Amino acid sequence: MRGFSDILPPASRRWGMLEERAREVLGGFGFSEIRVPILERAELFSRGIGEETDIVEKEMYTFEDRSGDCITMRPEATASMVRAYIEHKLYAADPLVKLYSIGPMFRHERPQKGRHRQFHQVNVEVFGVSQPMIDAEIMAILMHYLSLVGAAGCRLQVNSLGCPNCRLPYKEILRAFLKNHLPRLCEDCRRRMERNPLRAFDCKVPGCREIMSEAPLISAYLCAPCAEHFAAVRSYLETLEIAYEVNPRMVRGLDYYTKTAFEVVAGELGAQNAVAAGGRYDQLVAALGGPDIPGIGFAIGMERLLLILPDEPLSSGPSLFIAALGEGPRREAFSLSYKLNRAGVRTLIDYEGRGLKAQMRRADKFGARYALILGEEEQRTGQAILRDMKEKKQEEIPLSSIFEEIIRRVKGRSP
RNA sequence: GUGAGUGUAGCUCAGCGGUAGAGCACUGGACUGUGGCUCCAGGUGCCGAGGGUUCAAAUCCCUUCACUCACCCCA
Repeated sequence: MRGFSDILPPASRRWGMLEERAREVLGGFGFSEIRVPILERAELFSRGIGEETDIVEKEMYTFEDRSGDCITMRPEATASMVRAYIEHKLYAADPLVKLYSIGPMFRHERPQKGRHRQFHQVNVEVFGVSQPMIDAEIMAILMHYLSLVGAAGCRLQVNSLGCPNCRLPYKEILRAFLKNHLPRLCEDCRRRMERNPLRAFDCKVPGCREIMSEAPLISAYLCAPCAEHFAAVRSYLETLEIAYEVNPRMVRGLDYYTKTAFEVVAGELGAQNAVAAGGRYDQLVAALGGPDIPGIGFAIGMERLLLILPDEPLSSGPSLFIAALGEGPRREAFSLSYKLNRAGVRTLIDYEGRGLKAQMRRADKFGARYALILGEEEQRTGQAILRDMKEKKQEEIPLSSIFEEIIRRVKGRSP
């Protein structure tokens, strides 16, 4: 199906590693994993993300289930996590809750580089803290994770989108500005002017860019609390020595963001250059029927992260290949390899009864560090040959204690 | 939703009206029981699918599907 893909080995191994690292890092910072369903009632997203957004208007997989309920395959995870936070009254013991979740999202878009219909995110949310310290902290955690997994060339951009008190008046000012330049705006920006004038900032049409370079910026219109909050976030970032740039033209796609918004961009990603993005959503919990509790979070796009990771081969060859000749030895190899694998020595055998040369070739092809040769001759003499494929040296080891000898020599030695 | 490009062997691709090819990979042999190098041999294809034009279509035309990139939008 278009936009849906299989994740095959060896790539699946990288996925596993990225998820494992995320769990380690987030666990270390006191986050707990939450697993939420992939299906939710459709209205959760229209209320959370915003009725007028493209995601809700034309990108959601929404259908009626057999009982006639209107169901959506989640296009993002924050709404679900907020729903769970409210539904289970996770704020009851203490409003401060740190959660993360890993899984697939679904949007019916035309696929391109870094964009799929099923894509995967690591989502991180902190509920119950309105202080700017947490804003800086989660950005720091994000940057730490990205550098830990080896993502190079990432730039953190931050902005403040204000709160309803300052954003609404600013939107009108921006709208008025756009109206003044209406004749020179592209068709898309004219539409944006009505719906969401902020979006005009990321228009790619040169004429519009020129106009927007002179457009009023929200930073000049932030209310005192928002301006103060933003200044504090920046100063805390500096305390943690996190490199960032203020991007006053950065806009978020989802309606629920307030105050802090941030994005990690990387070149070489093509048109979709955001690897991770997030921001504060102080009204969302209340808007979805919960108490008045602030929140902040981000999502990392795993497909995009994979795109900017260096693709080291990550060889995962076995430690040992047993080359066996003849019925008796083959049975012996079969049993021995099972026991060795069980004991943590990655062992491979040949199932097809090939000749010795062919088996050695396979041992080499799979990148085995050692080869054990087990044939009729070895059965007679009671000595098997253990060959170090890398050093090209081999020695005889007694069949009577073969398991222990191999464990002793091979275990822990990587190919 | 819009636009452009590409679909031929497991992979990368050539062929662009006249019997489907190369390199790599794979399997075997040269080397009766010791891998990488070399040489030789072997198998492989609904030429993305459906329809049309033609004596003849992988090749030309139409439709459709998939992939890629860009717009829109977003992680």
